[in-house]
Amino acid sequence: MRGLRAALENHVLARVAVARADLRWPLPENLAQRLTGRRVLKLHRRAKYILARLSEGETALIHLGMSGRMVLSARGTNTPDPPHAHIVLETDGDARIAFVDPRRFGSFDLFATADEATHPRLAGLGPEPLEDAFTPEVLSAALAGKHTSIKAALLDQRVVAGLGNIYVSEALYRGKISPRRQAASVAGARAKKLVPAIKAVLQEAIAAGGSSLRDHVQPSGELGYFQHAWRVYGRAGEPCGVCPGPPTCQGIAQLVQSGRSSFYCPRTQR
DNA sequence: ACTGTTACCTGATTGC
DNA sequence: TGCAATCAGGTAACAG
Repeated sequence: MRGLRAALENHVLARVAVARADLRWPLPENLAQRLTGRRVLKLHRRAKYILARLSEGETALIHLGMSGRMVLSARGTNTPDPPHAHIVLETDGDARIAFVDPRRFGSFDLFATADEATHPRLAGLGPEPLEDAFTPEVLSAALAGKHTSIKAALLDQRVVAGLGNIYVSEALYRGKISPRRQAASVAGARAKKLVPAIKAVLQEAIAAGGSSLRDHVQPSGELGYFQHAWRVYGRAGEPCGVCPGPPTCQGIAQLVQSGRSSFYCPRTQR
């Protein structure tokens, strides 16, 4: 979202090409026509959604899914769009923005800005983790009574909005909490530790330009560099960096919870 | 109502 | 080298 601001904010969408009828969901009817000529007033983010406030009272709601990315280039250059460029926006500011998403788990919706509070994708979302209102008390209240693991609970966007599989592992490592721990037991001192751990992981990741797996990149083409800062994710068997190593600690463990890999240090995370 | 599993899709990597 | 199996940043729909 930050990488798109300069190209989009206060620019008019001069030309829009939509290459197919659906991504994760059917695309809005006549999407290209409805976007063409609109001015992008402001870009926002809510959870993992990019919201583009448009003129004439509508908002575009964009999710990149697992494999989605925005590819920025200058309009008029003859560089072809990459494969799977499903939606291509060109602005009056000479920018070309391609929504590229091989797996098509992403989405693009257009709705009346006035309906934002009731949009089905947005209505149930939990608090933004980087806002001051996300406190240990708020988190433990959301976790109270949950009969599931803290790992699954933190992935639940109704508990806290915007954490994904990588950052949950990283935050639990920093908070010294096992991903297997019952969610409801993360309260008091544990919640007091976990909330700052979540905030720190996200802030550092944003500052580093995000996590790039394989070829995932910033709109500018720069790679996100946070993957170099992963302390546990993808590091099964490696020493955690805190423990003395064998025989005291066997290093970072991997387990599968609700179909997703968790990485953690069984010795320091309880 | 709540929880865990499956399904949606392509492409890169791993293992035989 | 080639081919098949496995796995991947998410989340909605489904089953129990």
